Amino acid sequence: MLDIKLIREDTDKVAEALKRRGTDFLSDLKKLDALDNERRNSLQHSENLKNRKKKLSAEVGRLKKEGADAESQMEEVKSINLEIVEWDAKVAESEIQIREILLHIPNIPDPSIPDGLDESGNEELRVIGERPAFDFEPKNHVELAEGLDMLDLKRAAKIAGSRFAVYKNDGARLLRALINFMLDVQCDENGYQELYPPFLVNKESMTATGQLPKFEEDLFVMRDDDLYLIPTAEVPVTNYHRNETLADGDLPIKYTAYTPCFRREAGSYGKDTQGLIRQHQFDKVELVKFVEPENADTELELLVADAESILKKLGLHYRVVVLCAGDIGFSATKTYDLEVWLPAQGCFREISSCSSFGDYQSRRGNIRFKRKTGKPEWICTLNGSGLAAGRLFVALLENYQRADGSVAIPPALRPYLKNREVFEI
RNA sequence: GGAGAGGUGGCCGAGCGGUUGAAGGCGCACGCUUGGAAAGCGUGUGUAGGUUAACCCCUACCGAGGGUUCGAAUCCCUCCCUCUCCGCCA
Repeated sequence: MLDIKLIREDTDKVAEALKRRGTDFLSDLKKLDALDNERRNSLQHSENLKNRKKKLSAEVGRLKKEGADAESQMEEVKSINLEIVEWDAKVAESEIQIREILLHIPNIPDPSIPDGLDESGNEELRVIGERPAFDFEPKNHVELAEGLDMLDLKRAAKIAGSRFAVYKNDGARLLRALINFMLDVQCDENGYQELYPPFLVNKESMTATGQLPKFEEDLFVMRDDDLYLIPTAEVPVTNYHRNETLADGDLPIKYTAYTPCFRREAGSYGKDTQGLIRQHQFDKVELVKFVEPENADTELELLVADAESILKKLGLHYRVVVLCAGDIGFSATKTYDLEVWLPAQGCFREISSCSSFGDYQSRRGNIRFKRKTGKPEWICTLNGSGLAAGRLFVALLENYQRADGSVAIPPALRPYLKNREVFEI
């Protein structure tokens, strides 16, 4: 949520900055400004009346104590009350409209990110490692996994529908190993605290991180309980501190969490229908940070490095991309994507998305921090995948495959797989 | 799901329906005292919104939302959460 005061004071500048996303919000901002004026005007009326009311009521108390008559004062308060109700209703109405509009306006893109309206505007920052060389035609992950009896997509479709998977045997074991490996690295080497949060969350949580109210159609919703399946651990973990004021001495706070993620993938019909790339349910180890504003930029770089550390340990070839203003998510101000090389597809594929949100989420969720002296301030939130386990599964199989359909296990992962060196039939 | 108890400031803990934004204590900050420290003494110490150049001032907030009343932390209703007991259950 943007700061109404900022909008009030610099409407044009905010509009200009938002325009980089490819949508013009100027009329919304002007409407906000008008509503805000109305609100403050009504509030003045209401507060003046309340002040008068307070004084009169106190007078009634005094008069009654003395045994004097207070009828006229009581009558005046009664009539004032009617006016107060009217003005308060106007205030409330303005506030509701303001909030409704604010909740639908995305975050302002960071000035440092490139212009562009879609992913073609993204910029490659660095490429790490090298493409593996194959002296045979590399298979895709589905062929490999099914060949090794690791995966059963057919029965998954029977059980739940398309875009679901059953991992089996070494597949299930590998997935489990990847999750444990990533959690261990983030906790033991990168200094994150592990959380295991609820997979269902309420409306307030979804609103704070920005999934609601605008993207309800992307979520799985419980029919009878006003709860939503999380699309990412970002939601429960960021909301861990909703409506709290943290001490600056505790910052930065760094959490990692494994959760499954549930996405309806509405609007992506036909995209990535093969295999594990785009599923309704997938597993992810998430990284979430709460930091002071002046450290947000540095902390984002560190977060990316923490996500990268997994890819490096596994010896995977990848690149880092900074997203352009038109391609960042609704709540984000700056985003780096990590894209891993997939030999069978012959392209880089997103495996992590690391974003800085400024105070956008903390305003929505009322998450603040307090320095030793001074007023509470909005905290800055960051998060990123560290990493998506399903896609990492794909990357490992495709990159470490051998001509006979077996798959080598990189050394870093072997302790999690009984020190085996290869998956084979 | 049923029965009971409870939710007050950073924490503990008072609070007859009428200067209670809220006693008292702890904690914290600053000052005095001291060779230094502790103790002691003094002062201060919530948040949000409005207004202002700023200070002041005004309004709201005692789990949340309604209601009664001239006036509600105090009375009534609904909901949420916590604890105890029962039921159910991996």
